[in-house]
This record gives sequence, structure tokens and C-alpha cells, in this order.
Amino acid sequence: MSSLQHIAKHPTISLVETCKCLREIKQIHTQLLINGLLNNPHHQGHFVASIALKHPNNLDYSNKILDQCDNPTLFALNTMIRAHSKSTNPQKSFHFYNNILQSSTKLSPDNYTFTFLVRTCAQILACETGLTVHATVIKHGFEHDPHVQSGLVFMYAEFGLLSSSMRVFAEISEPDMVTQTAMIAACAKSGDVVFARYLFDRMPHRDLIAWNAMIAGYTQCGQSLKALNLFHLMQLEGVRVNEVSMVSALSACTHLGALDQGRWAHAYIEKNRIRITVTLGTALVDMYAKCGDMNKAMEVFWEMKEKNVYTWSAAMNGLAMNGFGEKCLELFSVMKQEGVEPNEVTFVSLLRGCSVVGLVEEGRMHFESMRKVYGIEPQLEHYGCMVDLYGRAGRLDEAFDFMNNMVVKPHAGAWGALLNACKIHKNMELGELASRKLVELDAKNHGAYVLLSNIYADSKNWNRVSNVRETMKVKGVRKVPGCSVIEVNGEVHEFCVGDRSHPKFAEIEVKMEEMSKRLKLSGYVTNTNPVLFDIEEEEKEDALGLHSEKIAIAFGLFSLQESVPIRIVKNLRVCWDCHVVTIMISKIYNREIIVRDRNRFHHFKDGECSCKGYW
DNA sequence: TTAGGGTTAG
Repeated sequence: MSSLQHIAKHPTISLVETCKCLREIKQIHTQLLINGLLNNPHHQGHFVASIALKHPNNLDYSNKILDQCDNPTLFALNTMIRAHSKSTNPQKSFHFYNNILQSSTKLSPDNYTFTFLVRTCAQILACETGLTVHATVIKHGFEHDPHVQSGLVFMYAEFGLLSSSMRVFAEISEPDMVTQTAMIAACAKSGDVVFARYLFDRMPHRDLIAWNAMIAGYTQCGQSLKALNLFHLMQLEGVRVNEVSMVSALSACTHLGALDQGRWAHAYIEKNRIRITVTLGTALVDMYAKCGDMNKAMEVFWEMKEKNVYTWSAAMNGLAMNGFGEKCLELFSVMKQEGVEPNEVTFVSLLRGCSVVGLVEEGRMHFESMRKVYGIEPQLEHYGCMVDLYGRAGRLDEAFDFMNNMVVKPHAGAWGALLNACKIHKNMELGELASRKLVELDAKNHGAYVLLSNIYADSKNWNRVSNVRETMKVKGVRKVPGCSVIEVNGEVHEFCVGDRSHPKFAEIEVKMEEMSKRLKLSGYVTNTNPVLFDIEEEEKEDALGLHSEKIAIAFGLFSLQESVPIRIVKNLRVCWDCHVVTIMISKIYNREIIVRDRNRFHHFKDGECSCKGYW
């Protein structure tokens, strides 16, 4: 009894802390009630709050207790708003906010209330409500509270309203470090990483989270090299990194395909005993998978004690990208056995796995199970995967039928998949239709025009080839410049189309001439027809064979030891010509070449490619 | 007795 009295007088957190489950809490609750120890609203409030904080994923019980209270305290209601803002049902926060407004004891919301409420609005993207809450904040005079301010900056960024975040931020005379960091993250989220860096450079003090926000900002904006450089600068400045920094660093390595740097990061994590959380583990799996070391990816995967749906989806996607379709399907079975619920992303990985090895029936079955078994409505991506699945397997009519029977209107991705299949299986008629649709939906899609012209060229229909070319000029279609990245001794080298800026370009040129000669001796005929054209200025580069992956291969041939595979990451799809050339080079030079393009991995060895033409 | 900023899969 005396211990219960003690607990009722003092924070009941300690009591709730000792409970392993809600059942124990309920028992204690009953005892406290019987002994009249919860008559004091403050004790009651505190008891509820500690339950809500201890069991954020099961708020029903604390909700029930609070709803039975006659006069809940502001403290208790604030805590409930906070707990719900982070829960799966943030909407419920408003219920407790209304309790404050309508309380018989005339409670008035305070700075805590608004800090939590703003978070709820951000969480559920309640844009209009968020604006109302902001107005109420001003009405109550809390707009100068730093916690509320950083919350508003965050909230507007979540809404995609960077200018509103900016406006809030600009009105703060001396923003503190937390608010500055929120602003950096907000800029990065909207793609304005330059302004984020401007703010970062002017921060009087930068802690670990500020560094992490800036590094993540570069990663999110696709500026992976800058992310890695900043990560290294952080270490030079003696800031201790944590698992969040490592996730961003790994993510940068993943995008670059920088396996050596990624391996170094992994070693660094182990050496510094950085805790491998689910997120960090998933980042490691994804890095190894997307850098082409699938064995290591799976090794890390199986070593992870805790995995979530992100981890499983990343591993499955890796297997699909690397061409291990059957293994991808097997992993899906294991995942289900382990009781992990798949989501829509898991199915994208799964369908890709089916596609890459031509498992049409399995793919169709899984696609249908999405809605029937898992209650997941297929999205455009899934439809695109199905078209790809039929198309690659050469079942073009079925692909087309599938598109005609889609619940939603086929999007550019689906037509693109069909067009690609038409190119592979040389179906000019359907290809023409697909590309017309693609151009309608996405008039600036360079790939659509190139694929269409390739289809015409395959059937030697040169008039049409030049028509396509004319249309491109008229519509001002421009290609995203192709860039390839290669890593040599842990250093990342980036080459773009026709890029001569590399310090070793003279050596590269010599190597390319040699490659060209040896290719010709092996029977390679340079493309002299106007087929695989790009646009104007790039045409000249093409004549010299200056596609970025060719430059990178040339550089790799003389920079890397013969036993080391040449690993290249390209931002676009490998072009058909480069694919042919790379197959030949792998034989002529007896080198293993691994190219990751936008879609998948190509392992070139002994004059063959792992994609077996399902390019 | 309740605060605010940084991280993963398509």
C-alpha cells in the first residue's frame, strides 16, 4: 500500500515503466482506482500520460481512461495530442485539442499544445487545418516560441510549401540551431540544396543533427559526391558521426555505385561500433545490392536480427536488378513465412523479379494476389511491371490486351515498357502505336523517339527515321546528358557524354583508339547509318564513340588491375551500340565489366551479357 | 509532469 501511495504522489512513469504489457498496467490502474489514488486530476493525468508514452502504438487504453476523466489537466491532454501526432492515427489529436477548448475548467492551449498539433497537421498533410492552426498560434501569441516555430517550418515543408517555411523562418530574428536545421531540411526537401548549404555555412554552431541534415539534403537532391565530401569534412572537423550519418553516406555510395567507398563505410561502422539499426542495415543491403555485390548484400541481410518490410523489399529488388528472379520469388515466400506483411513496394520488386527471368504466370498470379489476398490496390507502377513482364517474354499481344483492360488509363511508363518490348522483339506496328501514345503523354521523352527511330531503322525504313528526327527538332526534345561513374582506388570518377575534362583524357584517348582498332579487327562495324542517332551536337560525339560508358570503360581498362572487374554506373539506359561494344570488349580484353544502368545490372563476361538480350 | 531539427525499399 505504501508503495502505491508513493507512486501516486510521485511520477507514475516509474511504475508504468516496470510493466511489460498493457495487462499489467490495467491491473495497477484498478488498484489505484480502488484505493482512491487517482482522484487527484494531476495524478490521473500523469498516469495516463505515462501509459501513452510507454505504449505509443496502443493508445486505446489511455484514450479510454482519459475520456472517463471529468477534468483532465492540460498536461494530460497535451500528452495525448503528442502521443497521437506520432501514432498511426494522428487525426485523433484533434479530439483532445477540442477537449481543451471545450473543457469545463476553461483550459487554454499553450505552447506545448501547438508544438504537438502542428506536428499532427504535418503528419497527415492537413494543409488547410495547418493554416488555421498557424493563425490560432498567432492569436494566442505563441508565434515566438522556438518549438512552435521549428514545427511550423517543418509543417510547411511537408506540405511542399517552401515559401511558407521561408516566411516563418524570415520572421525569426535569431533562429536557434534546431530551427535552422529544420530550415535546411525544408530547403533540401524542396530541392533547393544550394540555399540549404548557404544556411548551413552561416550557422554559428553546428551539431551532429545539423551535419546529418545537410548530408541527407545532398543525398536527397541526387548530389551524392557532395554528400560524401561533406561527410568526410565532418570527420575532419572532429564531429562524431552516428548511424544516421552513415545511412546518408551509404545512400550516396549506393547512387554512385561506389562499391569501394561503400565497403569502407561498412568497415567504418564496424570499427566504430556504430549500432546497426534496421534502417542502417537496410541501407547496407541496398548499397551492396545496387553496387553489384549481391552475395555480400544477402550476407548482411541474413545477419540482421531485425528486418522490416523496407529491408525485405530492398533485398528482393536487389535480386531482381541483378537478374536473380527466382531467388527474388523465393525470398518473398520466406518473408511471408516470417509474418512480414508486404506492401506496394514489395510487389514492384517481386514483379520485376518475375520480369527479369520471364516468369509470366507467376507474375500474373502475384499481381492478382495483390488485391485479393493483401488488399493492395495495384498502382501505375505495377501495371507498368506487368506490361514489361508480358512484353519482354515476347507476348506482345497479351501485353497490349492487358493495357486495354487496365482499370486505370495506361501511363507513360506502361507505353514505354511496351515500346521497349517492341524494340526487342522487332514489332514495328505496335511500336509505332506505343511511341505515338508515349509522345502524347510525355512529349519531351527523348527515349521514346530514340526507341521509335531504332524500330524504323531495324526495318531499314530510313524515311521514317528522318521524320522522327525532324519531329524531335521541332519539338525541341533534348536528351538528359548521359553520365557514367567509375570508381578507381576508392576515388569516384564521373564522365559525361563527350567529356574531355578528365586530367588523364590523353591516355583515355589513346586507349579508345586502341579499343576501336581491336574492335574492328574482331569484326565490329561502326554505326555509319543515321540510326542510333542522338541530337545534333551529340551526333559528332557519337562518331567518335564518346558515349560516357565507353570513356569510363577505356579509363577502367588502364586504371584497374586485370583481375578487378570494371564496375560502371550509368544514369540512363545503356544504349544498344554500347551494349554490343561492351560485350565484345569483355572478350577481346578478357575483362569482366559490370554496368548498372537505370534499369538493371549487365554483367559482361567472355563475350556475353547476363541480360541475354532482355536489355 | 509533456516540447522542436537529421536516416531506409519502387
